[in-house]
Amino acid sequence: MRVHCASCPLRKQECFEDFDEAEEEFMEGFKTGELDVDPGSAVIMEGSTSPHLFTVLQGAGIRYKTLEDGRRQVIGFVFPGDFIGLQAAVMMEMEHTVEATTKMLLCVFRRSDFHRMFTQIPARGFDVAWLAAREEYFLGDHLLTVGRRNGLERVAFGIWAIHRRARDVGLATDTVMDMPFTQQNMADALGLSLVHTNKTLRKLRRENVVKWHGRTLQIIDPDKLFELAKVDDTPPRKRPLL
Amino acid sequence: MRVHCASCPLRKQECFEDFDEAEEEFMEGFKTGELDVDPGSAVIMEGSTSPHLFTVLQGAGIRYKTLEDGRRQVIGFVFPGDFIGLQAAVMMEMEHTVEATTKMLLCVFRRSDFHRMFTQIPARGFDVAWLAAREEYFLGDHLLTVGRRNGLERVAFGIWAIHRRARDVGLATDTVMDMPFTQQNMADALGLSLVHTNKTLRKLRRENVVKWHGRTLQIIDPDKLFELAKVDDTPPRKRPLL
DNA sequence: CGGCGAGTTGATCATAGTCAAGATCTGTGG
DNA sequence: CCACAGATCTTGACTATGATCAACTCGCCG
Repeated sequence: MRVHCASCPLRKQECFEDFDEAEEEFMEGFKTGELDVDPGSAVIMEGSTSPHLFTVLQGAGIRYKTLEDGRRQVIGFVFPGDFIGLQAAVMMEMEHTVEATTKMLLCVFRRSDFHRMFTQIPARGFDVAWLAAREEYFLGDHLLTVGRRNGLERVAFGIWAIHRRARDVGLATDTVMDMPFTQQNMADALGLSLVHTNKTLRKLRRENVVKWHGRTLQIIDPDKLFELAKVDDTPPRKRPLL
Repeated sequence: MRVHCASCPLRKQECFEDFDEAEEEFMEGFKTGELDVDPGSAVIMEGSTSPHLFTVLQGAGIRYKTLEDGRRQVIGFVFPGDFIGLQAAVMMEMEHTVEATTKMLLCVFRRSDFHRMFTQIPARGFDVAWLAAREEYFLGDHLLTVGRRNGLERVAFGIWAIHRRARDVGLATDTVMDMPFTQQNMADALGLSLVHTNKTLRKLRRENVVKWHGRTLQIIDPDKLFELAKVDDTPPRKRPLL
């Protein structure tokens, strides 16, 4: 979690960086409030020029794009600490929709103050670049998966990716997590049909790799999962100290 | 083109922003030189912790990732004005390789000065965020294509995307361009096999949509192309004035 | 109890991958 | 100027992965 407001829960719970006084003051003015979003509703929509930017305090969601004929591609998962609205902040409009898949709590910022943030508290500007670079990394991995991995590898990768992100924010142990997405979400993320995704999950279940029933995901055999997904489970690089 | 050095050709040729004196001075110190890269060689590699960052002055290239077994996914195209090395600058290492597909001329910066740039000339820090958001946009579109478009749509999209980028930096007219990539590059970008890409191009050729022979790409019927690619050819949003 | 969203499974079909062979183009050295 | 080698492009035949269609189950909330 990098961009946040002084009074956000996350700051107290999870953030170990200390803001100096000027930063604290700026962020307090930058923040305009908090927002509850119900599962299934959109936080920010493709094509919109929202006057607000958000930071996720609680809950999870998906980023997606759609074609006119309804085909949908989930381009990323949203977890606590993520920043929503960079494109709106920096260009004129969002190029994708963000939708909550569970109840979410967001910290709301004024878009109009975004640019001032870079000049007044440049260290937070750097944090935005950090978040953007991480997002670019996720997207690259995701693209490799959808472009070059087969069905089984994709599903294994998808589960690995979600579990890793959840674990990084303390929402999963090494073996279990509360899965905030549906199989349809997963299929839309992996570029597979729902049916094929389901059949592939059955395979993983029968071979005792993972079990996913309802909202509960259990990683039975992590090594097998990494092997199938063709990833190494190296810890994500943290922000470098400067 | 947003991040550049005071003495770069591009600054004189194409850039209409004016740097103030402090920025000019900083960028001069930030820049360490220029670099020529031959087609086929890597600018920066996956896993590397390069001490250098780059801005593209001339030429084109690809960003790609590979699986251990050799499957390759091109995640993006690199054109003049692009920034190379954000991930190296902000995290510890690059998550993809950048390779030149034509002769390239790069402007070289010191990675160690990158963070100071945000504090000393914050407006350039904002530019980095702008570039990152644009890259995120390209990646999202690309992911939608690979995940949800069929072969014909993908090839049409690929041609449209490359042509648009080339046109934006003055390397293409509305109807022709010098194609800096091979069909293999295109296939790797679209998540298709070379053979299928080639057969699909034949179809586009026979239906008089585009002709691509050797290094020459000709857009014969732009409207048909947009229709097949399922894109609207709206101009890319420019950086907003602040 | 009834209805709806999510999940499950089998049967059939089609898109794109793989394999194989040959054509063309390009640069290099004799 | 020509010959050769390697890369790129082209095309056909066959195969396989994953899409589509259809039906049914399950769990949950009113």
